[in-house]
Amino acid sequence: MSDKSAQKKKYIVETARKVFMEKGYKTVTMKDIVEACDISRGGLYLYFGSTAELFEEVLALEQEDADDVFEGKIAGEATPSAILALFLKEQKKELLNKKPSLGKAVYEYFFSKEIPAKENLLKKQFDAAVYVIEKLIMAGVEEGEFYCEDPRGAARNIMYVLEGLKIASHTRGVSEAAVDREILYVMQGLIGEE
Amino acid sequence: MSDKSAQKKKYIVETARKVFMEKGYKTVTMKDIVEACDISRGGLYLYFGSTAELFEEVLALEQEDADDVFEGKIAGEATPSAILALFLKEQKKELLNKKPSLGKAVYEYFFSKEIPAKENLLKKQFDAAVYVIEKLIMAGVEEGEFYCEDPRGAARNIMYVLEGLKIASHTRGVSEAAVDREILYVMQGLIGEE
Amino acid sequence: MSDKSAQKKKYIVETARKVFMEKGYKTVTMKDIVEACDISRGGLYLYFGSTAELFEEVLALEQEDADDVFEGKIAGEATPSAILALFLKEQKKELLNKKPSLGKAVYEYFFSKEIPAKENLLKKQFDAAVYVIEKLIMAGVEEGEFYCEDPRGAARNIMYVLEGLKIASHTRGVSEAAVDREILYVMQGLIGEE
Amino acid sequence: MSDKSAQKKKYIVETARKVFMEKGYKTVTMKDIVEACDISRGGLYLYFGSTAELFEEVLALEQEDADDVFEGKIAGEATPSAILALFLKEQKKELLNKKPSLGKAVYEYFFSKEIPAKENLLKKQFDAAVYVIEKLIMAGVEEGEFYCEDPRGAARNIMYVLEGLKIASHTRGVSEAAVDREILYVMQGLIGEE
DNA sequence: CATGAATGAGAGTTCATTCAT
DNA sequence: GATGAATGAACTCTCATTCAT
Repeated sequence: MSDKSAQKKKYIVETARKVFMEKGYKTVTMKDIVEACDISRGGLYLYFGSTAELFEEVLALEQEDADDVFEGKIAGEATPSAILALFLKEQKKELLNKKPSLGKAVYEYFFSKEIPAKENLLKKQFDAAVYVIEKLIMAGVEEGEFYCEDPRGAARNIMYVLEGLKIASHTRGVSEAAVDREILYVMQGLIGEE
Repeated sequence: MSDKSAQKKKYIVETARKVFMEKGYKTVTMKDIVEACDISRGGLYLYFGSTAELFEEVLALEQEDADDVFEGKIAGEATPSAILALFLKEQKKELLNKKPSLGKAVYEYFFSKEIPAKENLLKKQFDAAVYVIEKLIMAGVEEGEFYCEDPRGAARNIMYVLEGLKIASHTRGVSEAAVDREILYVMQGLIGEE
Repeated sequence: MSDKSAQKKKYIVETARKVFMEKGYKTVTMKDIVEACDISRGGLYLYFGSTAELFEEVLALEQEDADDVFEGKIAGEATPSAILALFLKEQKKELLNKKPSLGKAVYEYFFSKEIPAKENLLKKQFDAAVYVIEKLIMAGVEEGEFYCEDPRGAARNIMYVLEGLKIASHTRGVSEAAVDREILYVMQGLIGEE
Repeated sequence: MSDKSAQKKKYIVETARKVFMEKGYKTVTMKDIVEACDISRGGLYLYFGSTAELFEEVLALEQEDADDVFEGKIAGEATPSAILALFLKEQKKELLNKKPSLGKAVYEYFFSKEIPAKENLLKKQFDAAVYVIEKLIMAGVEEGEFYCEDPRGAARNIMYVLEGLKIASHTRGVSEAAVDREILYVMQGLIGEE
């Protein structure tokens, strides 16, 4: 019944995901997971040997879901600037914790790791996003929406600012106005230089 | 003996600071502090009730020292662009872990706190830096070194990028080239738009 | 299917035997057996309720095999002293762990048992060996190879020395020279008193 | 108060000693010790990190006590044969479990160790006893009590027989008669060959 | 008969925190 | 004030054993 087994594993990962979203990474214990899943201690260890292992699985699942997020947007026939604006709006939502997210847990996890795995999810996601944004900007330039001499640099700048905002939101809180202000500044850099 | 007491307290905070720089925040135990300070368990509790309390004191001490860092630079007769470049160079050093810093511990601390203190050090430092950079940019514009329509926006952009880079460095590592690239991009935004 | 059942039981016992030879008795878990046999947990419990039960079966199998070992030697036409020497040589081999054996596991098992079974394998084997050696010595005396006034006492002495050596080998290690020395001493007691 | 500390440590070792005498080595848990000593879990770990560590301390204490056992006998003006007889009588007492002993635990401990420490207590004690017995035999020969061409060999033979008997007693039980028989055999070897 | 997921008791270990001296 | 031994709660992890399929 490898099927049932896989199902249970998935159930644990999904339940754990919620726990991580609530409590972050560091403070979560195997007991927390066990209780959330309503299974036995030993039962959990059957599938995962530690919270780290479990969290990595949560992360992997996250990545799968994340991959097609962008696709959906690009698929439509919206203009590059509209797509970028949409992307930024969504980032804003997460930033302001309007939708629960693993954000905090992810940072805690990568902070706790002495040797970050080579194939670092955070890096991958960052680079992927930079790539997409760069393409978006280039497309925007072509269509006359944007003006930009260094699309890659601009894309990176956007992503670093977003990362900074994310951290700010987790460590001190940011107002919606503050986020808007940064997004606006960044967008003006692309549009406004006539 | 409030005097002796204060001295001991200071000694503990300074020793703890080193421990936090080495080990971060989360993994540091009271035992670690006790051993590093070579005092008794009970003795430590006389002054600090938890690592959190202790870390907050470390932070407070940090803040005092930090306040005058900028002053020194501004005092000189260097041009605004030179001062800014200097500031960025120093940030770069810390980013690349060329000098030991509390950076990681600070983030860990603010991540672990459920309710970040209102009077948040991180925010204060950030805002202070933004303010100084803004002034610097304005001075630079006046002197014709910079071109910038929104000095505050630019200052904030710089700081968010730096924060993003800092996080990147702690969670996945950043190359010197990557840091240089971002700094260059940011500086070009101020200089290059002829 | 009592036949198939018996076959499987035998398979388990034989596989377990190897495990016990490798790991001793105390540290072997049901999981170890299950994995070595590549059967299911429940499957194992169908046949054996514990490692103790299983080990007892291994021991029983051992005994069957052991019984005819001596026979083979006696059957030949070698002189008593040659047979005895051969026996001692083989014991030496086992002592020095030149051939894998259950030795350690057997001791561990009998140490762990609160109430050693009355029909104790160790005792049986010991007594049987004493008996054969006694006969050997008597035959040797008759043929003028040995001189011995108390063949049974000598036989027992030999066996206790061997047991002592075995223990020494498991608990602290013995050199080949040390074993040779003891064997020589014992043989000289039989031969050398001119 | 390193004094009080040392006292408590001694108390724990002595209490643990009793536990080991009762239960052997392998089955003893830290909890057993904690309960026997009526101290807290953490309190025990303050002194010993594992049952192994604790047992080693018990062993060390044992050794100290053991060292002077022989001295007492030798000091008197008894004849060598009388001293040897006394020694054997005491061994017999322990063998027959007439006095509680660590014997079983010691064997279990050395069986459980993968790599017996170089400075092996068992070996030391064995060698020390061999040495004393050898001297005893030599003295006996000089005084005309014993006849022996290889005192060291004889001493070793005696010790291996004793070890064999000890094991027999722990793994299958030995009768008093059986022990007497072996002792007699060994003594006759020293006396009877005229 | 056979499977293997699930259970839960229990061993080991660490740490913040207290308190008699 | 200062000490450091002592406490006990909390966590991790492993295993023998059971039971629905």
